[in-house]
Amino acid sequence: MRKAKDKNTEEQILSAAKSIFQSKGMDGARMQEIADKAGINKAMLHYYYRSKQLLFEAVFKNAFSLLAPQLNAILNDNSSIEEKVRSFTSNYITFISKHPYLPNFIIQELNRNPDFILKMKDTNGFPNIEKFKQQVAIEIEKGLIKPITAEQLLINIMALNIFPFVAKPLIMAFTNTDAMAYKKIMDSRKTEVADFIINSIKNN
Amino acid sequence: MRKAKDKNTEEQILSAAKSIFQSKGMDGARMQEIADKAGINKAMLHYYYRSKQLLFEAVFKNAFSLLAPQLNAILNDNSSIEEKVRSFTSNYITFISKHPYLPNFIIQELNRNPDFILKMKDTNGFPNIEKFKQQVAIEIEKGLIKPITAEQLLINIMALNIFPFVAKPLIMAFTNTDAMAYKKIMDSRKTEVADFIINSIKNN
DNA sequence: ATCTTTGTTAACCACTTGGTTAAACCATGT
DNA sequence: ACATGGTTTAACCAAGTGGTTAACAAAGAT
Repeated sequence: MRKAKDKNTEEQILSAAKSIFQSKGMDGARMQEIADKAGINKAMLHYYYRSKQLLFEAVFKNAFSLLAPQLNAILNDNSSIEEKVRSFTSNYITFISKHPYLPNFIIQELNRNPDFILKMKDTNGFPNIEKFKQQVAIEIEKGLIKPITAEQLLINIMALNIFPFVAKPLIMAFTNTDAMAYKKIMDSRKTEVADFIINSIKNN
Repeated sequence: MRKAKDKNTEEQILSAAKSIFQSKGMDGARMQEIADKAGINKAMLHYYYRSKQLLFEAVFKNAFSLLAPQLNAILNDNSSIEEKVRSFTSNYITFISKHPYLPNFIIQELNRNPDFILKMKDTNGFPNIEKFKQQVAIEIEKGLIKPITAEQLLINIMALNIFPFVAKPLIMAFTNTDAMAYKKIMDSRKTEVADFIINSIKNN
């Protein structure tokens, strides 16, 4: 019974910490607030995670490990670039709609402390562009797509998919859309973004 | 002599506050640190700006007023969409390269407090999509560009231009580029992004 | 010259922060 | 029954936090 209890509180802490850290960031989050949300004493946070920094890192790594596989799908999968762009765009937008705080959290905290990503780079499963670079070179040589560097293409794909979540309040204000209209726009993007990209790079 | 002195300290405060707020955000910034950077007593911050919140708002509005004209160039200018895309892309990337913290700061703080933009919306010069909507409709009708909603096009333009600055640490890690290589990539984008967009939407 | 207004400072304040501690709790093995 | 060991708690702590105050300095007005 004890073991179950341990796991339970530890998970409850992590879950509460996720929620608080991801919405308020490292600096805005308060240990007391996390403890309250987890329904436990503040001392327990330190008992299980020793410090705010370590608790934060646990949350960050957890969040990052959710995002990484999404990107690896476009970097390391064996299908054609067109297929990958279509599936990634659809999958990613669907996925993030369920975890709306995720991209912003990672980007914000990475900007706060850019060195932090170096720790991540060692972990296996960290997205790497090398294979994608080869694929882009091959498809260009075959005449399937127009010349573009893999880096630029990756940036464009990421930008078109991720940015609308990150800049949601800004875009909503500029386009005069409410939450529901914005949701519809994002839904359209599941296919429109892929068309936009492929239109641009594909040879006819 | 006094008047000059006043202006001087008030500006020094704002300048120091800009630097601290834009790099650390509202939550991460400390009034003492701002005072130190301005080379004055902490009480002066309150003398001129009353509270951290008001000082922050002064910085935010100042930052936003730098960004807004850039966007109005693409929303309200009279040239064709193609021309606007080309000039905006080049201008924006050049501009932000000189103010690298700006987009991130605005996006981060707007996500922290989405209601904040409502205050901005009233100020004149706030970017509005209406005129751009008409232009897109007209150019589609004339057969100059392929069908796309103005909202989606604006999101795409913003995404491709702004995202690379916001997600810089992330992209650098994925693409294995150092600061100098990244600068070169961004430089290429001044024309490449425009080509990418126009390739996608233009009728041939 | 003196009074008034504005700018500036050091010292201070109440409160919050992350973190610690010592004691209590409780399921378990003996 | 009792010792054991990890779990949980309330109380506590030093170091900040944003913000205030009262006295002082400097310049303009009278």
